[in-house]
Amino acid sequence: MNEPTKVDPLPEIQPAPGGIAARARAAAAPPYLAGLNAEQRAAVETLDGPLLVLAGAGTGKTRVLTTRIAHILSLGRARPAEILAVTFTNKAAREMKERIGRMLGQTVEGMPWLGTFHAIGVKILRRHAELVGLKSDFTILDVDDQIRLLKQVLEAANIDEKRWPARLLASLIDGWKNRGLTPDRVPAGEAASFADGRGAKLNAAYQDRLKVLNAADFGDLLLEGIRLFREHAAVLAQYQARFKYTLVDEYQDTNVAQYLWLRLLGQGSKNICCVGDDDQSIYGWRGAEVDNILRFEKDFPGARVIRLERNYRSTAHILAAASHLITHNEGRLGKTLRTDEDPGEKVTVTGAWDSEEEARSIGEEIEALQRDGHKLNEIAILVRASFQMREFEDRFVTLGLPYRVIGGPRFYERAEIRDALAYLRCVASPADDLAFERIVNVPKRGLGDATLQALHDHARARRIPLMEAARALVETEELKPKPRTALRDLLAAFNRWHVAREALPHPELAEIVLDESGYTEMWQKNRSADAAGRLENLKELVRSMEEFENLQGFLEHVALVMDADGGPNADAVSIMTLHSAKGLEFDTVFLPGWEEGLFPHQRALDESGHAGLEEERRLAHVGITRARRRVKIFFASNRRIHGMWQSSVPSRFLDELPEAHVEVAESKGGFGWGGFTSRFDMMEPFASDYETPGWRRARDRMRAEEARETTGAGTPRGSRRQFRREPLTIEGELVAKSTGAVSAYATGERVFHLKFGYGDIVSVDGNKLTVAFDKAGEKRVVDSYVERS
DNA sequence: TGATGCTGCGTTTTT
DNA sequence: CGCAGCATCA
Repeated sequence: MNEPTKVDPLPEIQPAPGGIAARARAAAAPPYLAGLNAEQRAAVETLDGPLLVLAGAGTGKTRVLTTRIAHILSLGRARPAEILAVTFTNKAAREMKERIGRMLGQTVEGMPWLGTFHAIGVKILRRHAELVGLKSDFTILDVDDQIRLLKQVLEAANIDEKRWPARLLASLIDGWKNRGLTPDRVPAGEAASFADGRGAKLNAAYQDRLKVLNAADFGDLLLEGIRLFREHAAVLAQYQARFKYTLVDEYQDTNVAQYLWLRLLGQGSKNICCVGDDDQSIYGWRGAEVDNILRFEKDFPGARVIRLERNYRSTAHILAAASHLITHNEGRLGKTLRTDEDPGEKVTVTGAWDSEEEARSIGEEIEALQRDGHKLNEIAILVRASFQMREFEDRFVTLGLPYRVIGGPRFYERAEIRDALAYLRCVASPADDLAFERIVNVPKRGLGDATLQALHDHARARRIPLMEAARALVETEELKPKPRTALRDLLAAFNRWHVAREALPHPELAEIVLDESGYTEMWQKNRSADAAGRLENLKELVRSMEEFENLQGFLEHVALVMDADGGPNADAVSIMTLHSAKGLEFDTVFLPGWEEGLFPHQRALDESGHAGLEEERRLAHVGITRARRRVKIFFASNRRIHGMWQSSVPSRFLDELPEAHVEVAESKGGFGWGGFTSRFDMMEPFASDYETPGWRRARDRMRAEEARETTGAGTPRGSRRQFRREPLTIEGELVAKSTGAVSAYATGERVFHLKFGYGDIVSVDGNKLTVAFDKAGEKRVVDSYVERS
């Protein structure tokens, strides 16, 4: 450890006579314990020592967490400010606050340490910023800023940004930070992989730049905290003494940095309670370590493990399907979900000819549900990849079926919001170079590259912020008259706003800044379709500022939260990815796209092998367990990927469902199973042990058709084997990339295609054919999908 | 500075 | 195919 650091004491905890602690203690027989089952109750009441709560889907995880906090408070074991409770998302933190408040009959203002890892990380870091080379008002960079900064670093190092993109470096650095690695600890080999061995230097340079800018990226909020604790024992001791209890939500999603951070803090009281579900770990690709949860008992000696397996959400059939599927995973702690619910409806599996029919089919089922009085709000379509959403949107628009897409481009990611925030950041802290750079020429003021370059040179030479450099520069002859005037005007404006900050309420200030800067006008003049929406967003932003005490508080919130407020409450079907569905529940859940290559996703398999497959399977498990009453799985035999039709094989996950709880349904959308007829053999590698009556019927029918067909047209044997051996998505990709490959087909030839029927080849481009089909019109297809007729 | 065309890429997302 | 990001030209 370093020399002892003088540490300011943490703020005294004010005794609050009417506060929640006192109030909670006053309640004699804790009503909150009533209604918990035995395991839940044990999880709430086991207060001393490390505890891992393995909470399966729908087993009351959040309830346990909040009740536990209420319990600690009501027993007087700790005061609100002595409990550290961390979540991943702001939404989860908000919900927890609300629930505790409801439980104890008041809002929980007294829980300053309930928040996301990052929010709590910033809070700690700001108090001790100078110990890690920052000032307490450091800015938090978003991904955009980070990339821009890295571009500058790359440029300064004379590295060709096309060969070594800033994005790639950013993801490497993020990865290192996720693993708790400060630049000096990054394995040399890994760092060397970037830009011919210069990765480590660039990482260090980036870190230096951050310090000069008085800024921290998201990773730093934790990593610098870890460094702080490691290098300043007194600071760490202070927090260890403060936190009597630590609670962690979604522990399966923690990365190494978060784990280290937690371990440092939790070592004080040892009363650390982590709640999670290894079967719902779906964020491995962004650094989450399932290992953290699998290793818990080793890492925290004397730990107790409590399993919550009693599910209060889904019917027995749904639970059985999900449970059986997940047993195919090897690396798991093992839980068995059970319920007293009715068996309910079986999980259905429906095959569709193509993705259009899949959408049509689902649309019809939804309309049928609607006619039976089901709320659209209780229906969700969960897809693996967002491109799948479009098909549903198109279909629902034609049907006039209300829907909402969850998790589209986020409010804060929109350009106009980022621009507006950049203006406000400049007003609040004139030294925020990245913000200044973003808006210096937005709207256009004639301040182009040349001006910016001059500013940069001046700033770097003198080690001063850009805005200050600008002030100096407008007094010289260095700039051309036009940019000089423009820049002077802008600086004068910032001066005005900076002064006005003292006098005006901050939402009003924001309005003035946006108007006077010409930013609002820029969008008013813009006649593109989305300009109106953008102006609306800006208004929304200003409105949302009212909730905060001052500009500083607002910007702080925004840097961390950047949450759009909930949309309208209209009755609508929800369409979202499986990832964003985690934590939600619906009566009816549609799961389309269960095809090899899409789900499990080819890329997950290619890049992460067996671990990737298991994560995909957990994703399937998450999808099924979102449903209370109905799960409807679909797959399509043909799907358009990158503009070309590819045929596909049903997902192996279908074979991993327990047949007793699954029913194979007929597609209601039109052709139904017809699509499989001529290529049913593609399914064999996966269909071997899938035997339900409906399935068997369908397969027999296909076999019959198959036999009929092969005797007739005589499919070339070789191409058939190809189909079977190589998943077509892969083949499609390979084929698409092999530029030299010349097709065996020629213009004018007559061919047969599974989806489109007969047609004449119009043109040949490598192995891509343009075919004029008799019925379907002109389409582009890969040659391996047609045969000569 | 702004418009236009070309190239490359195409899973999941929070803070 | 459709989009985003970049490069080039007017």
